[in-house]
Amino acid sequence: MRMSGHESAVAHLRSEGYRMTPQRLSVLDIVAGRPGHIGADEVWNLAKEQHPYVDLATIYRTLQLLKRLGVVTEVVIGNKLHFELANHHDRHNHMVCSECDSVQTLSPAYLAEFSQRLQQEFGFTPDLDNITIGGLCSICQPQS
Amino acid sequence: MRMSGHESAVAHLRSEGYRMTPQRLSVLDIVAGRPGHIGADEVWNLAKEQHPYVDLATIYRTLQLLKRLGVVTEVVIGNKLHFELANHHDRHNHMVCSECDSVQTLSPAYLAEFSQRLQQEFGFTPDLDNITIGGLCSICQPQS
DNA sequence: TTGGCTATCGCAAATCCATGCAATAACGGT
DNA sequence: ACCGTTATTGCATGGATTTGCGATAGCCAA
Repeated sequence: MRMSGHESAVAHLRSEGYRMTPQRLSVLDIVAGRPGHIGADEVWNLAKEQHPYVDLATIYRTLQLLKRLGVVTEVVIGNKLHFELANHHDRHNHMVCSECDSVQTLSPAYLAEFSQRLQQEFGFTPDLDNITIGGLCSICQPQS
Repeated sequence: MRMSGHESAVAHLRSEGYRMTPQRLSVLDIVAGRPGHIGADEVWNLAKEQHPYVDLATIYRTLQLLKRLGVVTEVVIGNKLHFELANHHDRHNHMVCSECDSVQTLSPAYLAEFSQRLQQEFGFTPDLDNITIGGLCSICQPQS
């Protein structure tokens, strides 16, 4: 049996009083089995292979739950939400090009100082793990 | 006649080859006439007072156009989009609490260094004006 | 001022995500 | 192993935003 490291997430859920359902396990497996990020609709399609009757609403609810618990991370690409397993050994943020929707990852170190200042000066705790930076990638820069 | 400073935006539109329509003027007036940010649906309601037949789709398209041109700034609050006139003399970003939807403004100075590094190291130009920071405000911090 | 090119609009439909509710199923206790 | 409580699901519906398309109306040239 291959386990990619999300068993701890299952334990996490249970310890918080949440129930473990086949639907949730399925979503967890799918997101964990994907190296990068995956769209909600894709999760749904894959989940239906295991449980033909799962509803898209359940997928969305599960994804939001996993996000609240810090198990997955949300990435806004274009007008869609994507998700990926939160790997605490390899945290990273994303830079998404608003022109071509390409995605680059970014070390959270770049945001560390910024984050601390918000915390100190405003008592505001930014949700760093789920921050996506929009803008233009090097290729899509407007020509002079 | 009171002019709040968006006449230049009209010129900007025209110079880019866009046409000036009463709908666009209306949206511009409404956003410019509001001190803070305003929701798309609110813009629609106000616009209908002037042009009863404007369609909500037109409002959205206009708002997106104005955003692309840098005339207005987008703020994501809860699950809705809000907009405000881009005041180049008083730029600011927003911190939105994901718990209570409260909004605080933030000097872009906090993002300046961060922005420069992205530019230099990745050639990525973040759209600073439209970055909204999500997180928890001082009041909504989880108790120990 | 008029005419024509085409950007823009209104309308309808589609997309993505969230939510209310009754039926179902997890899981701790017996 | 069975039961009851109640979290979770499926289904239907709703809200927010986007998009396709034929009709309309800016705007520039004549």
